[in-house]
Amino acid sequence: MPELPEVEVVKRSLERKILHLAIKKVTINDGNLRYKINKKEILNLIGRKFIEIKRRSKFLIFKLNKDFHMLVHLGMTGKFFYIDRKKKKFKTSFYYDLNYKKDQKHDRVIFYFSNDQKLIYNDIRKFGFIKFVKKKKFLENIHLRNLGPEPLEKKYNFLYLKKYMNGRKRNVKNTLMDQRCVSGLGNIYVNEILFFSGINPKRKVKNLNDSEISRIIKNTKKILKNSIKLGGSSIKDFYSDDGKKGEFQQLFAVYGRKGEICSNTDCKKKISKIVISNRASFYCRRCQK
DNA sequence: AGGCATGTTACAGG
DNA sequence: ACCTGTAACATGCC
Repeated sequence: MPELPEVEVVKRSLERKILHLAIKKVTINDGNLRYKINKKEILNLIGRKFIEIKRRSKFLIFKLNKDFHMLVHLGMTGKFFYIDRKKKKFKTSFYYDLNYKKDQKHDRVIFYFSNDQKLIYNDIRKFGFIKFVKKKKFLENIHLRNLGPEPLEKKYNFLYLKKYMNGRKRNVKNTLMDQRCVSGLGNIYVNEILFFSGINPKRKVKNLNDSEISRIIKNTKKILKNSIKLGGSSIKDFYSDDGKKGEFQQLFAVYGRKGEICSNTDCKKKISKIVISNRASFYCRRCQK
């Protein structure tokens, strides 16, 4: 589920719920995530509090009133459940799985706060991770040191991308998925960006013209911003803050739409699905040249 | 039963 | 040293 917009939505809702609350207890049901959770380090959280939450690419950075940060990546299926004990019902901070009861067995780590709230890290496939990183060594951290610019920042612009793409033999799909080029995009959003930019995913980046590069920049920013505004769209079951079920809307133009008619006016072609580097690519043969 | 899935990274080979 | 593609990780769903 989580690409940049989803992680940003998680960040925004978490910072409204758990900042400045004393951490009372942490239990680990299964610490064998992508990296084994260091129990000693996680016990260091007791009595501390999160003072700020930041996002870099798809990583969440929980800043503590201590000399280290908690670094979290959601992998493919990581999610947080926020639970309000006082109301004796679940209250989710961002999204809520319809099958939560069934999903409960994948609760991996539970953070208990002093006011009887708790935060659950749930991860079906265990590709996510929770790590602790010394503040002084943060920027040189292996996960963060090679990340390219944030797509929504000014540094990610036409000149940057033109220079990056110049002379590279790689195709545009893999290039945009590469976190060193631009950080935070994943398979879903790259499919969408290339559709709206009218570019075939297999095109070599060195052959893209100025207009195409410019379209990639513009559409990336537009699509990501819109998705954040809508509360993260690559999620299946969305519940608003009060736990009411939201309307699920399929917001993608091409992703997952193999065989459906292209949404561009006057184009009657069916959306194709091909595999590029082991990942599904959806595109319109007529509109994406 | 087999194929597929939103992410990252270690590794092999050019 | 750089660039590229592939496999692996764990689990559930169709």
